Amino acid sequence: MSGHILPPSFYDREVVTVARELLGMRLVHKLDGARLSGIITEAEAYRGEEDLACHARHGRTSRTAIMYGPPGHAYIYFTYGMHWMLNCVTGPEGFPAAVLVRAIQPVEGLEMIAKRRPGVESDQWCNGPAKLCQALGLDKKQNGADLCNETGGLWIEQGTAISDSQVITGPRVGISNVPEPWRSIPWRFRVVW
DNA sequence: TTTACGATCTAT
DNA sequence: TAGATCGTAAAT
Repeated sequence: MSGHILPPSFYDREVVTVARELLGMRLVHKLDGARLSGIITEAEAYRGEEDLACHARHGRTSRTAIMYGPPGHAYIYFTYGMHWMLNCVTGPEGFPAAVLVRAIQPVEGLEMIAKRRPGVESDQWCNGPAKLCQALGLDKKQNGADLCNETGGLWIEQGTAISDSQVITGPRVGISNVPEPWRSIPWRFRVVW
């Protein structure tokens, strides 16, 4: 049983638009035959080589090549010596842009998620980009996975629509060493319940 | 090859 | 408020 998987055309748009519309969608990771999933509640847009907060600011490298590829793929990278982050590559192909998925609200596979986040309260399981990767079991193995079908074990399904009145926008997080206007541009989208 | 530094989280 | 801990990319 699965919902409607978002098609490539969903991702083949402006990265800021995709970041906003990803709110309310359902992120699914198939692990050991089980569905681990959650509703996306927070996302940020990273857009092009000019965006000095974007990893592609230094041009195309082996690490960032995925962001230059076709939309609808996962860009998962490692940072701070211990954390994985999940991004969704957006279009058009050849232009480096991606949406960082910063938080989800767990829906399926809660027992498995609980085991992955020992000693942590349920409302803290996935309320951070590295936390949700740990909770869902995402790491280098899913880097480059096609999000538009189930073969990669990772995809995003149609969810519930989130109205503008439920969305807060603001500057992106964790980029305090980045110069303006990138540091303050409101490319962060968050759902308030 | 070496160094510096992260799109973070957790414990102190 | 600092420590964990290592891949990446710039500097040497």
